[in-house]
Amino acid sequence: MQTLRERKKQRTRIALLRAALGLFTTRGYEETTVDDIAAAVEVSQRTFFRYFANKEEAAFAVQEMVEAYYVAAVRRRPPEEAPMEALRRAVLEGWDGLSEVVESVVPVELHLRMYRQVESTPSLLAAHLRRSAETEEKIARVLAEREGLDVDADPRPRLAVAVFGGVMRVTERQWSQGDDFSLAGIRELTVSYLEQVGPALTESWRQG
Amino acid sequence: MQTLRERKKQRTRIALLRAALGLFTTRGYEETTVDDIAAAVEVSQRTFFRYFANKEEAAFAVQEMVEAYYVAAVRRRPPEEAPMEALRRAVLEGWDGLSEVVESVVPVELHLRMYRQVESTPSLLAAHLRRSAETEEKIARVLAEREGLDVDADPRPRLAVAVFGGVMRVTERQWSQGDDFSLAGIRELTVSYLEQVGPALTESWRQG
DNA sequence: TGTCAATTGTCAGTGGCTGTCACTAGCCTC
DNA sequence: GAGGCTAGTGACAGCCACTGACAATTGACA
Repeated sequence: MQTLRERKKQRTRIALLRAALGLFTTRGYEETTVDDIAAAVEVSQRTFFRYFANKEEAAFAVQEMVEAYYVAAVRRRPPEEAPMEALRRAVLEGWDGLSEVVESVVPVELHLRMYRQVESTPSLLAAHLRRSAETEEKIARVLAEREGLDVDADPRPRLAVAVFGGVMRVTERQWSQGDDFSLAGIRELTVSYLEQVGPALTESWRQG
Repeated sequence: MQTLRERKKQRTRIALLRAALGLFTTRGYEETTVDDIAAAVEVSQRTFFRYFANKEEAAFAVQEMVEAYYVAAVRRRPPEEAPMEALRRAVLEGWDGLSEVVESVVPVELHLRMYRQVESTPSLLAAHLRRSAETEEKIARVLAEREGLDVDADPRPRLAVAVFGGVMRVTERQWSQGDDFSLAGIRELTVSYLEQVGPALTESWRQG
């Protein structure tokens, strides 16, 4: 980030991002046109599309950073940890480091509000799920490497990641529909649900 | 299906569906315009949108039937079966009854080809994942009812379904990327992966 | 300071999708 | 079986996401 040009670009990008997330979370995603976002930052619509391939990409730019952080966290986990435990700890690291990662671009609170917007907007939810699937693929590869396996020959890394991802999805969804919108709230829910998966799969649900 | 009007409508709908799936699987989803589909059936574009809310809906109309069949199969499972076992058997019933369900509208082979098209088309994959999430919600409610639980108070039904769904997604994906495109192929893969989840989560992956 | 390259704006066009309105063809009643 | 009713359709206009092309501008750097 040296030259004036580069600084200017960075500023435009962040301004577009902030304007986009701000409008998405207040007015709604579908109700916000790309023209609205561009106008808010006083650039042309064409310029918006030079920074983001599409409207959706702007919505997930921050999430992108968070996911990269999470994948890196998995990669950093000590190799003696069992796969599921590594995923568990990495996710918690993710929640703990979220503020730091996000705050450099937008206020955490805005990002958390965006999270809920995603859950309540069908097209965004669809995009989110596809992106999650991509992230899961990356993580499966990391796990496979840790364990010295070939992802394409052994289904276990992908299976484990998919199962874990399923739990995370339920967590996100329940959090976004509850009334505790804090970072601590979703962290707690993560811990709680991960504890309950095992029993939920093996033990009877009746007469607790 | 009595009056001439109704029969005509049904025929138009199926013609649109067949034309759509045909074009999607040969030319590709993004490469097929709604105008193309309408032209193939010799109706106006506006008419297409009177039968399907959007292009995506045409792509998933058959899948919709299959999923409804699957949900019904879960509902039919005897209540003494453990939740995961009920899901397992219902899915297998689903594969077994697929031909019958699908063939009334389009050839099974076309539907299976569409399945693969979905996996390789980002926008379709996203839509598919969101639709799967909706189906999982329905199934979680069925399971909860079976077990006499409140879905919103007890996370276990949703967790179990999400875990199971995760495995199914890996199955679909691997099947669509392999070279056995038969119905038997995906059925076998389903059985195989479901057998491997348990061990994958609990046992060590190292030194066989 | 002048040249070059990166960045941006403008314009025109495509495709998905919607509202409106007029028209036609099947349906139903008398 | 003639005529009115209405579902289904086509034609048209318009919005929005997105793209390609080209011209104008502005920072970089000799």
